[in-house]
Amino acid sequence: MLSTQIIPHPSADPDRRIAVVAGALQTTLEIAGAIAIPAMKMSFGRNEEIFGEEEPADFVYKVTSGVVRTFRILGDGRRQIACFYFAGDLFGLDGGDAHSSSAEAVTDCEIALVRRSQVERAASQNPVVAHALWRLAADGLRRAEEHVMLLGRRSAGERVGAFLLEMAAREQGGEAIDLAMSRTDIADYLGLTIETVSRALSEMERRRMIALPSARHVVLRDRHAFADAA
Amino acid sequence: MLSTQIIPHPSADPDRRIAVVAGALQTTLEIAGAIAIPAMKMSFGRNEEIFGEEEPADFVYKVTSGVVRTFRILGDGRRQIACFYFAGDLFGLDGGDAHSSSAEAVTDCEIALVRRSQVERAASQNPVVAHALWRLAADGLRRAEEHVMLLGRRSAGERVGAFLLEMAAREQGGEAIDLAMSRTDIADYLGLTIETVSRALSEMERRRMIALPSARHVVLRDRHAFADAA
DNA sequence: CGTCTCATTGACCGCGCTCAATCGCTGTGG
DNA sequence: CCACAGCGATTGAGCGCGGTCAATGAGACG
Repeated sequence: MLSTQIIPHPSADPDRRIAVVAGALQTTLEIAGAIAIPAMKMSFGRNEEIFGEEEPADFVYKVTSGVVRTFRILGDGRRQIACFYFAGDLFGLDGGDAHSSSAEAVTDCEIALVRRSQVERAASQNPVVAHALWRLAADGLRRAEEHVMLLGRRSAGERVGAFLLEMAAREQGGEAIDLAMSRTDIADYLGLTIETVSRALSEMERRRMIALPSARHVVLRDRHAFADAA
Repeated sequence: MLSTQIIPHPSADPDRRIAVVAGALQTTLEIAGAIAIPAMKMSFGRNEEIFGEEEPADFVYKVTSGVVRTFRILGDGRRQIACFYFAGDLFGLDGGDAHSSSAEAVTDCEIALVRRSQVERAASQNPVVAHALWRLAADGLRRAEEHVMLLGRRSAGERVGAFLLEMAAREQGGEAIDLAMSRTDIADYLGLTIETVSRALSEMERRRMIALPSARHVVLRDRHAFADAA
């Protein structure tokens, strides 16, 4: 599959490119269970860039393991995280020919990727794939609108509470949440500062709503109290 | 086309249903120029509900004339507007089997609607339609992420400025903007209060960035100043 | 002319940001 | 084994932006 060499992944330095080609066909990328497309596999270290804003959107990505964030930087350095992606999630489907946000690895992670043209070909040949792609984009839209609700009309405490519930739902560990991301990431996702996030968490701990055995480990002690805030 | 009677539009009272059936096939709904599907046409008065949150999403809608808002209400009455739709825009594609937001007419408007199942059938038969639907959802996603940026990381003045630029782009009237929506709508879209929106506009007028011949009519006098804020 | 609705303006207050110090964990070298 | 950075998280003090409450203004309509 020489074409993977002709359009290497943007983040691919020469060494990595060899790894990509060697790794090609090592895995497959499933579109919502509809079809499995032969895919390349790449590894990214913590905070490494997967793609940048305005880069051509030639690939579709799927998280195999680890966590990814997509975000945009405003002129003066303010950062807004649009979404976190966990194992099994597809990303890079944000439409258009160029990415509208950047993507980075929150933790070390494994990413499966296929060229967008291949996905589009599969979709044009198989209506089930096409429908799955539509559904995926629509789900993304729904999540983004949920995010809009969060940012537009909720207090700091409510935002952090909603975030914890979202994380608890994502990594179904029951009441125990292992946060993959730093306070800075959480703040930039919730449109707050790290200090406000930290204060909200401390306040919740004081009220026995959560336990904080360590900074990255949260235990929900009173789910009921969060539901009230929603 | 009796099926339109079997699954009437949710907002259809008996009188309206007759009008709908009478109006069936009066128009067509184009999906991104790809295909024209026979469509029903309905009229909605100012502030009339088009569909409600949690109602089954049986239809796909396209604005023929007028302006539509989609929004969600939080428990305590706070409202967040997700999006405004203008003539030519499709809405109600928010995925899932049930709508995730409500939709209302901002102004009197004409809406073309087709049953979702028809759109899905068209998509399964014609890859171009399927691709257009994907693209539409992806565009919606991009706009929602833009909205997230706005709400997460921008000051009141920046939000109002971005809103004016967005409206100017939507209704290409050059520097003159005819606002279809009230201050309350603007505030609920930007995650602000009407007082703050009003103050921001007055401040811009004082700085000669805009002229405000009337509350609903804005003229951009210094586009450059807005670009700086972005 | 009076009423109703929507927008503007003012006074005040509180939430969340800013700036800054401290804490706590982790890894590294003496 | 302890000392010491180095980094992220927490906590505190003070302030400013935007929210709240309230009064006034400006159009639209009967």
